[in-house]
Amino acid sequence: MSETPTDRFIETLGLIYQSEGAPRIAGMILALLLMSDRPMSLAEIAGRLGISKASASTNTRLLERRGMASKTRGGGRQDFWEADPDPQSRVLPALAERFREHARAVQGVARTFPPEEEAKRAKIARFAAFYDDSAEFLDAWSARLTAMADPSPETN
Amino acid sequence: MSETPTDRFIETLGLIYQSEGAPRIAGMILALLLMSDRPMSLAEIAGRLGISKASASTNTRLLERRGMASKTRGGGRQDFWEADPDPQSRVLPALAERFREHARAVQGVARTFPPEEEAKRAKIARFAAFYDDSAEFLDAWSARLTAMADPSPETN
DNA sequence: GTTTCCGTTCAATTTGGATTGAACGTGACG
DNA sequence: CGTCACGTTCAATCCAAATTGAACGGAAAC
Repeated sequence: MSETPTDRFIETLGLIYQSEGAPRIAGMILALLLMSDRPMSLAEIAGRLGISKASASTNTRLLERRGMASKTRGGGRQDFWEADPDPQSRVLPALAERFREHARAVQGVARTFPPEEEAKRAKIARFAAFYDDSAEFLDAWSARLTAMADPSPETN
Repeated sequence: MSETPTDRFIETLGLIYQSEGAPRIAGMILALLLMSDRPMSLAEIAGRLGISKASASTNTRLLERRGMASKTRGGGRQDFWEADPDPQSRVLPALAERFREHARAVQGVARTFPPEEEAKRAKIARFAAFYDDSAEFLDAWSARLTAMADPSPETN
């Protein structure tokens, strides 16, 4: 009755997700789907992980929004979920998106500074620029990673 | 009695920190110190932000560990805190460090897979490699940013 | 040497977000 | 149609982490 390697992966990815401020269960589901050789229904996922189907539903759809998992309607009325082939490739774009939101928020604040406080405004603006530049950079790097892993888009 | 631009910055950076899974108060303190023209004592910080001095202590030291703020012992027995000149430059290295931890954790799991499950192990190993490569890249990019902002290390 | 004023620590409390149970909506099967 | 088997929703609950209050330790001031 000892813990299998797959169990360990599920647990580990759950902890990673948690430490990144995402729902632990989303990480667990992603790990489970990655290790599964066939698509799984919500009920299977919930049963295997010992979680409620409410959680399974919420978190599979979270993964879907991030482009890390997708569902296929089975013959009956079940949805079957599977991990996308390269879920890692979505990590950095998701981060970039968050950074862009931060940049927008900070830029909004910078605009509220009156002319007398130009120095402070500039300091804040640099903060915003950092977030924006980093977002752009993360996207670029991510695209390069993708291109290396999958050199198909050679439409020369 | 309306909210000043500085207040808005404090609030915004607090929310950003919170959304990144860090203590909201750490973000608020960083924003306050950035906007302050002089170093501030713990008591001042706590008073200005309306928080306990326990929190002020804990979170200033968190910022210190991240290299975003530093204290100077004042003449008396107070510590005076100020934001480091370029706190943004610490964001990506901190992220890189987290990614490296993730990589280590995932590699550890990969090692527990038996030979029969080589395919699964390889999938996980790629996950780990992603975290490790990204960490390395984040550090490199961050160093470049720093070099551009501060081109002093030209020991030619 | 004593008092005072700091910052730190830590157990207790609070808070925000994740998770759940139960009710609901919907499309399939008879 | 009516029933059933699913996925979704949402208010209630739970939980981990942030925050606090109070007690503490130690360096400065006297």
